[in-house]
This record gives sequence, structure tokens and C-alpha cells, in this order.
Amino acid sequence: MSVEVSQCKVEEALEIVVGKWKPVILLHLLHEGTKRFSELKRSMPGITQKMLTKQLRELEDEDIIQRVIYPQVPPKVEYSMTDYGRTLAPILESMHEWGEKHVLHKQKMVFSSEQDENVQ
Amino acid sequence: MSVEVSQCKVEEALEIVVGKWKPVILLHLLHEGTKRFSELKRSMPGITQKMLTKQLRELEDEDIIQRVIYPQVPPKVEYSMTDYGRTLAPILESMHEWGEKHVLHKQKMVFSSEQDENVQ
DNA sequence: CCGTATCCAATTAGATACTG
DNA sequence: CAGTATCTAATTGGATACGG
Repeated sequence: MSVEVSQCKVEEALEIVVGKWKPVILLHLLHEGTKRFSELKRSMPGITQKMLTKQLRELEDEDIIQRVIYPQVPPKVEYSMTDYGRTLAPILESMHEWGEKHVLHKQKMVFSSEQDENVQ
Repeated sequence: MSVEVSQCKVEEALEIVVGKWKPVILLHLLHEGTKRFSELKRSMPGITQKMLTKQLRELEDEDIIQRVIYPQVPPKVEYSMTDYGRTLAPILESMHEWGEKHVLHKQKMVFSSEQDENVQ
């Protein structure tokens, strides 16, 4: 019983996890628990407020993370994984692991192509 | 020993697998073995020749798939997974599985929000 | 502090035509 | 058959300013 590729659902999973910043956000929340907006922003140098907000909204809409607003001045908003979102953890960890190996693999590829050049 | 998020390598893995069509291409090659260009194109209605070529080149550059050119007229080019590429299989299958569940989860989310509306 | 709105630059993707 | 080239449309992302 092989998987029907025509009804490919890999993309469903991918859309959750992709975007330049989503995996980083998710790993932060998975490993460090609840974080507030400004903490997340600080831990991701280079991200703009607009992008962080957008990525967080998308993750919230998909029920991966939850947002808790404290009605106070100045405002305080905390983000954390939902139980459902935590079901993504194994995939994220596998990808992290594979990604680390892939960095090494790319180095080997570059190295052997340099060798080839020397042979010519 | 927790994972250092600052050196996040999930993105390394993601870059391989993302792009509107890459997961579909990879699942085709994983499940059906060697395929030629025109077969892949036929099995992905909606993809343009330009996009298919581009995605295939990127996967080839990363050593995930290999291209074999038969020097004949008309031309014949066959694509298949590399041994290295096949190490992605578990991740792709996990994502496929999670994706299927997520489709159901989204349906439940829509259903319960419809219930909410009726309660008002 | 935590956003939204707007404008603009850059990247990405489709349609189409052409080639060995 | 398996591409490349070109032009254009659409999407994405950054910078900046402003608001509750």
C-alpha cells in the first residue's frame, strides 16, 4: 500500500513550518517555553517587527501557538506552543538533525569538487 | 544538553524540501524510482517547464537527486534520488503523515468556530 | 510595549516563444 | 524531448511612521 502522491500532504506540513523565521520561532518556544513578544524579537536579530507579528499570527491561525494578552499598561503579550503545536516537535527535531548533517555534507561536496579542479 | 537555537539548522533542511513543488517531486522519485522529465511533468499538472527545470536543478545541486542524460535524439533525461537524498525519506514521510492529520485538525477548527457562531 | 499601515525594493513565478 | 530566454505579473520582505 504505497502513498498516493497525487494527494500530497507534505505541503500542508511545510506551510506551517516554512517562512524564513517560523522554525526559529517554534524552536525557541519549544525549548524555552513561554516568551513575550519583545523577548522573541531580541532573540532573533535581524527580524523586523512586521515580520515577527506576521509569522506569529500565521502560527496562531493554524493553532500551533497561542497568544495571551495581559490587559495592562504597558501591554504584555505572551506566546507559547499549543498542545497541538507540540506534535510538530519530532519533525522539527528531525529536520534540525538532518540540517546539521547536511551542512557537513555540503562541505564535503565543495571539498571534493576542489579536488577535481586540481586533477584537471 | 538542549539544542542551541541560535545555530538553527532546521532551515538547512527546509531549503531542500521547500518550494511549491520540491516535496511532490521528491515523493514521486522516492515512491516510483527513476522518472524522466516528461513523466514528472505529466504527474504534476499545473507546473511549468521552467519551474520543473529550476526545482530539479536545485535538488541536483544539493546532491539530493541525480540526472542521467542519454545522448540520443530525441533527448532522454532521467531523474532519481541519490543515496544521500534518500536520507530525507523519513522526514518527508513524517511530514506527509503530520500533514494529513493537520487537514483533519483544520476541519475540526472550522467546525467548532461554526458552532461558536451558532451560540452567539 | 505591541502592534498596524504604507510605501517601495527584491524576489519569485507564470506565459510564451524559441533551440539542439 | 528537454530544455533556455524573455517579458511581465504577483508575492514577499524591509524601512519607516504612527496608534492604543
